[in-house]
Amino acid sequence: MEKNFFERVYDVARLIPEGRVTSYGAIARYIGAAKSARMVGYAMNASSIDESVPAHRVVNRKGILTGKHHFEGINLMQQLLENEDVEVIDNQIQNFDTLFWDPNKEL
DNA sequence: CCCATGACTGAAG
DNA sequence: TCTTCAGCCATGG
Repeated sequence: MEKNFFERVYDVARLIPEGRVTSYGAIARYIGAAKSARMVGYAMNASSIDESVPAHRVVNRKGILTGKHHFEGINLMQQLLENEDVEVIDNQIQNFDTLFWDPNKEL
């Protein structure tokens, strides 16, 4: 298991505060791979085995839970977010602008 | 090395 | 806001 790229992604993902969310692109930029947003998603998929990675807090730039189908249940991702006081309606995170956490700004 | 895949993004209509 | 298209690039066959 190579870890260079994925490890950086996991590292940033783990820094996301509870009740906050971020985008694949924001993480990609932070680890110095601004053009590899897709790879971040790819890494998230591979992170399914790693429970310490809060993949449910990572969504696309519009705040839509595009990766929910990769969780055990279709509703798991949404419920995990709601459990952190994040309102989700029809795969869309509410108040996304307020909840958005940009590692490039916050760190 | 070439090819396909994908949890993305930005631009254009 | 939505759909479509073209870049993007790590990983695996």
